[in-house]
Amino acid sequence: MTSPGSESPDTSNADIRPTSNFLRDRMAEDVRTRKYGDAHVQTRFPPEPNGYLHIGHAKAIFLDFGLADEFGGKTNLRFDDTNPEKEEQEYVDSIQKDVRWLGYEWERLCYASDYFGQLYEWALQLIRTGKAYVDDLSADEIRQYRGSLTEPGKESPHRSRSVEENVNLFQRMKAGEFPDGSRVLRAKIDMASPNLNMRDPVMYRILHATHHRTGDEWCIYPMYDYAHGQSDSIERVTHSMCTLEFTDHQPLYRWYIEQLGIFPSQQIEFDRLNLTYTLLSKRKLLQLVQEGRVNGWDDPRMPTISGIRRRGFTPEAIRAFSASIGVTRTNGTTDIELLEHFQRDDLNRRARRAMAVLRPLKLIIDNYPEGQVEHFEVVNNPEDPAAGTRQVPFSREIYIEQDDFREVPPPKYFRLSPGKEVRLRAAYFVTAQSVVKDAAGNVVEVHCTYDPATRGGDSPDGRKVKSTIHWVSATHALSAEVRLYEKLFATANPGDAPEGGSFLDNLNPNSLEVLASAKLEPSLASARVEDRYQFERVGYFCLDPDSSETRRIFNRTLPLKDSWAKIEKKTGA
RNA sequence: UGGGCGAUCGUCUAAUGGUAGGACAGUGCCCUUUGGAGGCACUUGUCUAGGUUCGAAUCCUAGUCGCCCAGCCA
Repeated sequence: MTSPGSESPDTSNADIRPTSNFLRDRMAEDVRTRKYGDAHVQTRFPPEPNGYLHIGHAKAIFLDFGLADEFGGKTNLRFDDTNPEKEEQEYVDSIQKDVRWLGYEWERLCYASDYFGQLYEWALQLIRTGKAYVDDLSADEIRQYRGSLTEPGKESPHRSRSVEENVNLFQRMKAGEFPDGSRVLRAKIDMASPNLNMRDPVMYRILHATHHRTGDEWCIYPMYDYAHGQSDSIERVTHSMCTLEFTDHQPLYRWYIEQLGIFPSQQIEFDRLNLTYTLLSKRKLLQLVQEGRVNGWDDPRMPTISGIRRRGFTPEAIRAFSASIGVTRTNGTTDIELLEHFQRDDLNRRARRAMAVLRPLKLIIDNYPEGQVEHFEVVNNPEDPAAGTRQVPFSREIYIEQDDFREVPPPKYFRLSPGKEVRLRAAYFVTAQSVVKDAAGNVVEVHCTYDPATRGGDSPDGRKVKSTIHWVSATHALSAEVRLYEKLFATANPGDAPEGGSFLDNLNPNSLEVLASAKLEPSLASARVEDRYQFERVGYFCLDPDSSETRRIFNRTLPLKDSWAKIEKKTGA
């Protein structure tokens, strides 16, 4: 017998290399042509600490860390913390925890805010070479001057200030002499460019805000475009992967690096992950948390890493999924069932089995001796003999699943019904004899007889039963709360708001069902948080961190595939 | 209506001028001490129209459709 709750060793990760993709091809080519000379491949994962990581980030992490590793390179974790108004230490901490949980360790922990000094010096350099200027236009005016998609912009009246005046003004911006929004530093590029990003983009804005790391040291903060490429360059990033919506920013990314004459990091874009029935927008996820639509960032229904971790998903499955979806430049939506498939596949191989009855129905074995207890040896994981066996107590009164008994069985229903014989998993064959009903006519108790010759679940005469059901001995049963999760959203594309509504209207009202009185086999007493189990015939479950000595709570990660449910649905049984 | 990016089974993805393949989903059968898992089989695809070529998903031309961009967000 192995120790309770321990999972079988991970065997799922050996073959997660996808066949081919353009990112790998690109890196291989750069290595082959020695594009960066003797420099090793360097990547970075650059989250903004303004929310929790989600499954979409897992794909980026897999690519940033995985690809670098394939080429013997390194990966930094870099916080893109250039906007103090939205960023918090809580997010910095959760992101590190999540990256590690996914199975990755960074070479260096970096912050864009580490480079504020250097970025400031470079801004001065651009001013001195006539490539940047301080603009006094308001945000509204800047927008108006920018033109539109089809019309060129107009140059700001402040565009031709002298270098001296620009230096002076910029230094005073930094010194805190001006209020928020009164001035910005802009790059002097081309107000007529068809690429809006090149129409004199803002480099610095004035923000008298306390930064989670630099405190009140700065009151001017660099914009993403001005900070990101240079941060890459400072870290000698060779391959800076980002999502498709940044494609239009690439000319600007290169422009800054070229004007400054610094290490030529290169940006490469790939497709963001989209999943059916899932929202992967930090803004909307934050809204769900703030409005209390879910119970925090780690609510097991959330697509956040912390949410699916609590739900019982494993890093191995997430990595296998990430590998399988591939990477391209086409915008698509991956079926959530694919993620679930990889999770079931992983858990099927590794999770210990146990018997648990979610909606108990008392089954009394009339011809079984009162007071007698037997212990049956049950395999812990039929997929992994090394997982060993355990002893499960059996007695005259047991609980079975309400679903496993029908007084009038529909066609193709093979479970217990009056006069029908089934196998109690690893125990005996039993035949239902009679039922006891309450005043409302509900079956509250089923009486049956057992065949002592079928001990262990085999019939010496070779007779077959159509079905095996699970059970828990009533006197030995542990009580537990079980939380059943369904999809958080009822529609495949939750971002599509209905007419006159919002994405919140797509929320699934039945995404959480709490079962207060489930019955568990006694071995589950030793379950620890993040242990994963398959409750036989029911699904995959794990202990929720809210559990205590007196209150046991299990989360359903995923139900097992259920072919009876399909038949039932089709025949309307 | 400017610019950028893209288009292969229902979905995701391979094929890098030479047999359109895989996975998920679906369907049927087999097997089963989990109606789980597993096994077998089946169905469905190169956006359109021209062209180059012995040969085109791949190259060319023209169209069509989709996504992204007008934050002092990232």
